Amino acid sequence: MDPGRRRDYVQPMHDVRYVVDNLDEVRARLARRSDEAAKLLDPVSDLAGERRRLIAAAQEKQAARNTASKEMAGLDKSSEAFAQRRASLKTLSQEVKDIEREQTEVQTKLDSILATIPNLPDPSVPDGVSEDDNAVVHVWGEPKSYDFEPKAHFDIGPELGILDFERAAKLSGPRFVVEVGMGARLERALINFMLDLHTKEHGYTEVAPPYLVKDTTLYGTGQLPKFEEDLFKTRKSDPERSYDLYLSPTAEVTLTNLHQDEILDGADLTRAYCAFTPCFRSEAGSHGRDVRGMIRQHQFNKVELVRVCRPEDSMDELENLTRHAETVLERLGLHYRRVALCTADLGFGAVKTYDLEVWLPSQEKFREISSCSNCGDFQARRAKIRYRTEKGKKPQLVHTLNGSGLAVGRTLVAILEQGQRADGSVEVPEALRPFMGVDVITGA
RNA sequence: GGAGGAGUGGCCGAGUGGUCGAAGGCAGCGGUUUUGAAAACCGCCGUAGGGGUGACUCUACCGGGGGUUCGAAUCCCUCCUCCUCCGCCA
Repeated sequence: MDPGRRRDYVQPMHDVRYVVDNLDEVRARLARRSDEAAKLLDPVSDLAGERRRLIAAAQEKQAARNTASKEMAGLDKSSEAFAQRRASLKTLSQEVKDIEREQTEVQTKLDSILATIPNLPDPSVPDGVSEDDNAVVHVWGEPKSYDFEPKAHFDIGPELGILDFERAAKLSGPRFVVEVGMGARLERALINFMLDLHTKEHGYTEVAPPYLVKDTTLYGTGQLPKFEEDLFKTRKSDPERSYDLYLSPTAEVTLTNLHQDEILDGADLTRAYCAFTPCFRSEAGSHGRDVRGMIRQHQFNKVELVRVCRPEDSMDELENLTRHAETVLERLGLHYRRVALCTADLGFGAVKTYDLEVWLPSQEKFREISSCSNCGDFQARRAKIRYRTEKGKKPQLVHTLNGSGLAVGRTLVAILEQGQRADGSVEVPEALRPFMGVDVITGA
């Protein structure tokens, strides 16, 4: 944790007062995720009461101390009265400190509990116990029919000489890929195509953020403290440095935290940012899943979309953002569907999430290529991102949204698989041809 | 890597132990004046957390954390960030 920036080591993800005042409602909403999530609430009410009691007690003592201290300022320092006063105040001062210490302890305990409680699902999120309960919202396009057995990208790519998994393993181990020739160009074409679309047509501001981030930044968006095992942590080159740097797992982290600790002008909302970055994930818990090919890599490129808006706009903004991501797939002519994640599959910080899933003919399955979430005020509370409509009015927490627009590697996979032809070549989607310079990929 | 300097409210900036939540200025808001505008003058103008139905009131916060003290923006420790000079480097 970075002690230079944050006041508290663990930021609560929920508004204590709201949780305590609406305990039953909050519990019911959490129970839609799981019983375990709802159980986390049990100690909250008592701790909140204790906290309140201690605050009142501390303030009373503090007020008394302050009054007495002010009187001392007017006394003759060498006088007998001064010495007596000082002695009696010493006791009072100690009492204040004791209560303050107790208060800090309770506050810390309360905050760390609140930090582990996931966000409350929106009423429109379907109930469910597993990803099988996700609801298909719509399907775009149709699966192409092939007069041959469609191959997987991890066969198509190496046969064309544009993807090289063996040499990647030599260099970096499993879950990496080397793209060669037209493969590398396809990657770059996709990045440019996506960035152009979002900046020129969808109004996003392009950002090129750092790829290494401090732990505090990861707290802001909720990757820490719960998901440390998913991250690559760097070693300190400078032993003097007190904080750790992590490889960013997604540009959501940097884009959302851009306005950490700021009060934005309400007139500037909604803010829309997009960024192309590599993303790094340890995939610690996914042994044996998607081991072949580039579906699940330690390093992959992604164009990320982030929107920062007023609370009343966030549900509309989720539709906007999701449409922006879908537009990429549609321009590329890729068959996909949109699903609304059910309560069981919803991410930790999300109020509501749509996944976009692209069709992979080799697997005859839809695979996730984008995840678009409304995080409500969850991240804003941690990262202290607020806005003000009018001068003098109280600042309010913004709502934050993020989504992939899209995961570049998986898009490349989809193009190879959906565009493959009997002779092993791959048709380049029309929208991409200006960026590629060719209509068909026939080799590296 | 070596040597120094600095961080105060939206911005600038004063303040080295008590009456300082903090002078002064700029920006902003309201008002007086004016045919209108400008100028001038007057007032307002940080965030968070308690208590109260409420008018209101209390507490905390001068980069973060900790310490010294009856009392800290001010003294000490530590971390963060920024700047200057030298060296190295894409």
